[in-house]
Amino acid sequence: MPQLQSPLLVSVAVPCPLRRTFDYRWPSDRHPEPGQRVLVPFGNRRLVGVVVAPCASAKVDTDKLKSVIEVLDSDRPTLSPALMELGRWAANYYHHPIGECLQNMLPVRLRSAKPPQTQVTLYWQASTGASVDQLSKRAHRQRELLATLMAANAPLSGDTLREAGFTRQQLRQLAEQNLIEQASAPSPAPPPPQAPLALRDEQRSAVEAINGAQGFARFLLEGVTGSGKTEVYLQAIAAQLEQGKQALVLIPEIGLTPQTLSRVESRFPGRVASLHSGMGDSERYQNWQRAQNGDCDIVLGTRSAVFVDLPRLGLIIVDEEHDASYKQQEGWRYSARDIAVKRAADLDCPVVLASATPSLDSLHNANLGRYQTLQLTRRAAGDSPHLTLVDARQRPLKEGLDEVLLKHIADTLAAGEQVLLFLNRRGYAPQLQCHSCGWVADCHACDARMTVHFRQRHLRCHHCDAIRPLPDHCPDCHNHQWLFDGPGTEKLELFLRHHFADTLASTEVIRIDRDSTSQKGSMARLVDRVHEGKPAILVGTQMLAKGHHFPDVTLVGILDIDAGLFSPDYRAAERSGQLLVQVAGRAGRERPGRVLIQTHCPEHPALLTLVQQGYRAFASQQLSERKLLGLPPYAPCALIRADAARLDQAEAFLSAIKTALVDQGIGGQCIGPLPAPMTRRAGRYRASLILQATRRGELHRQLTLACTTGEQLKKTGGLRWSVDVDPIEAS
DNA sequence: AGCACGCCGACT
DNA sequence: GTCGGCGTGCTC
Repeated sequence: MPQLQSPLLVSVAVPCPLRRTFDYRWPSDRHPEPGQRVLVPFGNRRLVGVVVAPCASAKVDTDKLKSVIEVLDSDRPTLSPALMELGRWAANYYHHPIGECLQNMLPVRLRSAKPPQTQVTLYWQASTGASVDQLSKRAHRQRELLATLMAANAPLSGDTLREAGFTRQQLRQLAEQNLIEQASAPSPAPPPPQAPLALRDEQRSAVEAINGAQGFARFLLEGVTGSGKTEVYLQAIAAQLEQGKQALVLIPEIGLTPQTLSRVESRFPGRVASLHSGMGDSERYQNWQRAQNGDCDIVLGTRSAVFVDLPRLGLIIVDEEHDASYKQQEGWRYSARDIAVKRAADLDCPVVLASATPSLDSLHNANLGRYQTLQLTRRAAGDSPHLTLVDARQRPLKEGLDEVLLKHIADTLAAGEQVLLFLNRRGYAPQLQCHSCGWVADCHACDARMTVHFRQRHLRCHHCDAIRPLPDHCPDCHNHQWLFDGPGTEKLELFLRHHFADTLASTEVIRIDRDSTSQKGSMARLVDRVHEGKPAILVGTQMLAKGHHFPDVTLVGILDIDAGLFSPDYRAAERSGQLLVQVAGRAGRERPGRVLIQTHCPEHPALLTLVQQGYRAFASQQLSERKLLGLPPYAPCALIRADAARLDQAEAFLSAIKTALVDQGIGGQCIGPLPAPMTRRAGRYRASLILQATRRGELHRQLTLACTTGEQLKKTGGLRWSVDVDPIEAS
C-alpha cells in the first residue's frame, strides 16, 4: 500500500483588496513555480491569481482548502523570479494588496483566464498563375484587389488592404477560388541605423560615466532643454547593446510623441518595442512578449513599462524624471521612477534619471551623494531664453493680457515669428456669474464652479466631467447678463483672433489643450500647422510644455503662474517652477527667444530666484524651506484617503485609524483627519490623514498598523479608502 | 472588490 | 403579502 501523500500546497496572490495570500491545493504533477498564473475558485467566483510560493503548511485546515482549477502558464511563469521579488517589495513599500500589485504588473491580456490569442497579422499574395480574367467581370472589387496584390512585389497585410478599402469578404472569396494565398510576413530589411551624433565635452563625459559604471549606479542627468540629453542616453544604450544587454527607457505619458519614438527607432532600427497608453491591449501584449522573449533590445514605454520582463536588462533610463505621470494616481499608487531605481539595484545595473528640471526628491538624493550628477549646461544651438517678469499690478489688462505683452506679441508676429502663450486653464471662463443677482453656476456633485465652454454651449465641471447646457438666463432672477471670470484658453483664443484680425490678417491662432486635441490625430494636425512656420500664436495649457519642440517660437508668454505660488499644497511651487522652465524651454531653440512672465507678485522670492538665478537655485531654495519645515524629501510621508457618502463617515474611519496609531505609540506624526480641499467631489465626501515620520522604518510601522486597523473597521456609507506612500498631491 | 445573506420600508 | 434598499461578513 503506498503511503497517502499530503497534498502539495501553494500560496496564491488573488486580485482582491486584501493584504494577504490564499492557500490552495496544487492540481498537477509538475512542480509549482512562483510567478505562474493560475485560475482559482474564490468565494463563488473564479479569479486569475499568481503563485507566490509553494507552502509547507496551510493557514487553515488542509481539508478546507480548495484546489487550483487550472495552471494557466504551461511552460514558464509569466512573472520571472526577479519581477516577483520586485512586486513583493513594491506591495510592501506601498502597503498595497499583493494580489492587486501582481495583477497590475501583468499585461491586460494576461489578467483573464482566456488564452491570449495573439492576433497574427495575415499577409496575402497572388497565387502563381492567377489572373484577373478568372474572375467574373462584375466582381469589380475582387478584380481590383487581385490586381493590387499582383502589382505588389511583396505580400501585403490584411490591415494594409483594408486601409486601401478592401474587405475581409473580398479576401475570403479570392482565397476560396485559390487566386490568392496566405504568405509569411515580408521582413523588410531594416533601414540602416542613423549614425550617432558627435558629442560635446559635457555629453562625452556623461556617456563615459554611465558606461564606466560597475554594477548598480544611480545617475541624475541634469541638462537644460536642448542640451542633448537624449543623445547621451542613446549612446549609453548603444554601449549596452554591444555587450548583448537590453535597455529600458521610461518616458512620461504625453512624452511619447512620434518624434521621441522615431528618434530611438531610427538609431536602433527593428530593435525597439514600445508600450504606451494609446496602444491596444493586443499590440501591447505582443511587444511585451517580444521583450520577454528577448526579441527586442530596447523597451520604450510609459509608467507600467517599468514592469516589463527583460531577461538581459542592463540599463534603465527615466526620461523627464520629474514628471507627475510616473506616479499612478489611483489604486496602487506606485512611482515608476522609484521602482525603476529599485529594479536597477536588484539587477545591479546603472539607472539614469534625466530632466532639465529634476524633482526635489532627486536633487536631494544627489546632495546626499546617492546619485551622481551629470550636468549638461550648454545648448547645442543658441542661448537659453531670457526670462523677464512683467509686473501686471494695477495695469489695464485685456482678457488678462498686459499691454506690454500684447505689444511684444504684435512685434514678434510682424517679424514673421511665432508666439506661445501658456495659460493652464482650459475652457472659456472658469465660472459663470449672473451680473444682476450674483448667482454662480456650481457643480451639483462637487464643491466647484462649472467651467464655461462657449463653443460647445455648455457648462462643464472639470472635476467630475458633469455637463449642463449653458443657461440663457439666470435661474434665480432671469436676468440674462453674464459675468465671465478670468479667461481660459478658449476665450483667449477668441480674443486674440479678434484683436489681431485687423492688423495681421494672416496670423493664425492655434489652441492646444485637452479640448482641442481630444480627437485622435488632432494633436498631430495642430502641431503640423505650427511646424509650417508661418506667423502664429499658440495658446495652450501644460500640454504644450511636454515633448514638443516649436523651432519658430521666439516669444513665450506665461500668464497665470501666480496660482501655483500661493497654493496650500507645498508641492505646487515645485511643479510651477518646473512647468515654467519647461514652457520657457520651448522658445527659440534655434533662434534667440524671450520669455515674459506676467505676474501680480513680482517680488515673490521663489519667482525672483527662478527668473534671476535659474532652476537649480530655485530648487535649492525650495529644498531649504522643506528642510526647515520638516517636509518631504527630508521626512518620509504618506497619506491615507477616505471617501464616503457623508463627510463624518470618512472622518470617523480616519479618526479610528489615528486612535489606533496614537494608542500604540509607535512614533511619527499623524495629522488630521482633514477634509480634502475640495471636500465634495463627484458626489462623495473626502478626507485624509497625513502620516509623517523621521525615518522610513517608522513610517512603515505606522502604515502597517494603519492598514491592519483599516481592514478591520466597519465601512459605512460605501466608504472607500486608500494608502498613498510618497504622495505628490496634498489630498 | 464582488457577492450572498439578512433584515426593514413602499409597492404589484 | 413580496421587491429591494444597503449594512455585514467572507473569500483558502
